[in-house]
Amino acid sequence: MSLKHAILVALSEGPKSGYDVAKQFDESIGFFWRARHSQIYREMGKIKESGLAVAEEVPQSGKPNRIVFTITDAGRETLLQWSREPSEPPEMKDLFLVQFHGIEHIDLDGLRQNLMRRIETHQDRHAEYVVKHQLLEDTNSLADLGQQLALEVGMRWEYQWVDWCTKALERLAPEAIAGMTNVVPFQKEGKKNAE
Amino acid sequence: MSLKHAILVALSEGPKSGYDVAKQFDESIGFFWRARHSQIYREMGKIKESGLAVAEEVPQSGKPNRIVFTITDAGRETLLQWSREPSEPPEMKDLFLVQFHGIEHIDLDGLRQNLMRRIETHQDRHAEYVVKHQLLEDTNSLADLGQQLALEVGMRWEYQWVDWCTKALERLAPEAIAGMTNVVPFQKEGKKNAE
DNA sequence: GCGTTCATGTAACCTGTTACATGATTCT
DNA sequence: AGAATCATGTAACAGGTTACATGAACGC
Repeated sequence: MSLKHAILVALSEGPKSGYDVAKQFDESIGFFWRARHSQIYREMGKIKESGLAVAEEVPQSGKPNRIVFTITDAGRETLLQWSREPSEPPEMKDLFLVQFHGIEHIDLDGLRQNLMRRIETHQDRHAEYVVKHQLLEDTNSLADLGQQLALEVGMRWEYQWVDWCTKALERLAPEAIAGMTNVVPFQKEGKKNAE
Repeated sequence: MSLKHAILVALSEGPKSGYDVAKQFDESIGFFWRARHSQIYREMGKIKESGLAVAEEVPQSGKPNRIVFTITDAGRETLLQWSREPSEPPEMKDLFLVQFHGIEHIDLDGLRQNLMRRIETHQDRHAEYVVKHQLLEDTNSLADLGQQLALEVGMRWEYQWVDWCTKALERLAPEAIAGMTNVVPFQKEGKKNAE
């Protein structure tokens, strides 16, 4: 439903093959939307069928031919139309936070280890965003401003994670939770009547 | 692959029917993991088959019978095992940010409207988290601390969105982008050789 | 010799959504 | 009278992942 739009954004920058789009999904666009090449080829077929792009085979020697897609006016119109529609913010989906919900029934040390691992991961990702962001500094084009803004969401997100994980580790330190009432809300209530 | 774990967390608190689990997914756990009842019933069937929970039909009059699932020791073990495995942080997936990447090819006013809409949405969501968070204050159990910590991720996330949207609106104001070089990186290059 | 890059795709599978289906009770 | 709640499920579809398949060129 929406991979279509992500691909159209990629094509709006210039004609690209499925392979090119897949590569871009691994780099710039991939920060905010990802897809495997199998899905991209499948979807680009549909885009062609619905006339949002046209395909042209470019012969190559030694390698398989490239099939280059060029966005059509209908495709550009789709993109404009799409940006006028209300876009629902995605909801968080993270099983790690579900573990916190059931914190009494999981391994606390495992949780702490995962917190530490996440601090590293998010620090790394943050650094990546910072690098990309700096490359766009001191420019004066709308295109770069847009990309910068998008990267800033990523930077904020990663920074918040690092900070939260650090504080969660403190609050879940053995000393910190030593005196807590660990109410077990459900235990096998003295054997069911069966047998 | 993972809905299983979310359901097991729900069941670890006590025996529940599919209906109960679905309700909980609309409330507490639903902040971080969602699923429709159709998917939940399907998955709980599998959980039963693999012996992680046992089912017991509880007759009712006037309503369909409840089928109550109770987690087994194997189920609890699965939960513990799971929490010891490394958990990969989910990646951001938001087409709205893809629009920023292709900001030159979309409708700027549409984008601004969406920014304003998001500010409201995220403010509302933030308020929801705050309420739930306050309900857990001044308690001293590990269970409540876990839930509080999870809610804090939500609060941070929503707060950052509000802040970012506000700043993005300023930086994309008509006055702000008036003098920008809007390089169009791709235009139909003077007609292909075909006619 | 071996892995990577280039370049296309298909098939099977798993996950998740939408819609259909039933039927009594309770609230407005 | 009509909607919501309780309570179960199925079927069809859409979206996404994994694995299979091919084959030349290039760097180590």
